[in-house]
Amino acid sequence: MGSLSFDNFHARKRNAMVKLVKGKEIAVQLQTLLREPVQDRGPVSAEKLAFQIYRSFSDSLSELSSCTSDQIPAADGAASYGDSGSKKKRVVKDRRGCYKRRTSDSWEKISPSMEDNYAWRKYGQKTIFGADYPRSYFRCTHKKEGCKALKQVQRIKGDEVMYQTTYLNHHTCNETLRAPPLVLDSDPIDPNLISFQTSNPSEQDKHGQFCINSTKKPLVVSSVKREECVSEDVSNEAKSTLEDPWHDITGLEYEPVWAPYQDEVESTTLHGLDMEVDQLCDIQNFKYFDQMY
DNA sequence: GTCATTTGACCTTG
DNA sequence: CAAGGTCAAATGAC
Repeated sequence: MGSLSFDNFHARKRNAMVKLVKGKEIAVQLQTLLREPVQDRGPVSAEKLAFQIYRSFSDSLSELSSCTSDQIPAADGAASYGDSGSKKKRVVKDRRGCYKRRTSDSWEKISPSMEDNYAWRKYGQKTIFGADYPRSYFRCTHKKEGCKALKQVQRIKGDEVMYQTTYLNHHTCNETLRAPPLVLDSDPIDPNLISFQTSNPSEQDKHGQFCINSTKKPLVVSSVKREECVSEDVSNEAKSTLEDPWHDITGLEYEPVWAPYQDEVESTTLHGLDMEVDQLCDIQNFKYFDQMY
């Protein structure tokens, strides 16, 4: 099994930090841009800057993700199987029990429902040490077609029924829309919003959030009031899908129109982002696993 | 008969 | 060796 060298790890960490700092600088540009009147924006668009921020974060996250993925055994597993001669005789073809721990291509969500509009087949359940409830293991129903998507669902201890779902691998089947490619510490109420948290939770509800339009464009940036994410001609049915946190990133037909509220951009908006980037510099606490597109 | 779920064994990782 | 991820036979539902 390959392990990451100390130097290599720190090189990647340094690269990630450089990219995060770059993203921070672009965010400042975006902040400046959004403060200017619309007609004075010049050749640089807010969307372009937002996309650069997105790319910067994406690249840095990839760097960090690769720090752990190097420790993952090769997909064919042949090498790791053949090395331990002291154990029982094994047939390389037999992959029973072979597993990968959390890969670079995984992400989590917490929601009151296990449903996510994909067809899953349960293949195991396990009692987890220290947990009140067993963990269930699911794979995509279309595994035969080569879809490698997996998920683990565990009920969280507490008064309310909440489930922590860990997804591994993206769907390659055509079952429905793809699972969300990007989930930072997402808003459990509306995961389309990536919160660059402000210190004021109530403020966070209204400002300083990136809106991911998952259906077509990868990213639309604006300061958005949540309630304004619904355009006027949206049906009640479509509105109800927005109220379901995961519906529109997993199987939504309706494509929401995100209404920008430039006038509402305040210093807290990107100040919150500043804080988050600073926090990200503490990579040890960086809770993120997904390999983004 | 087909497909999904359950469950204990098997296996890897740390 | 403990914990956790996966497999596959047994079982159930339709």
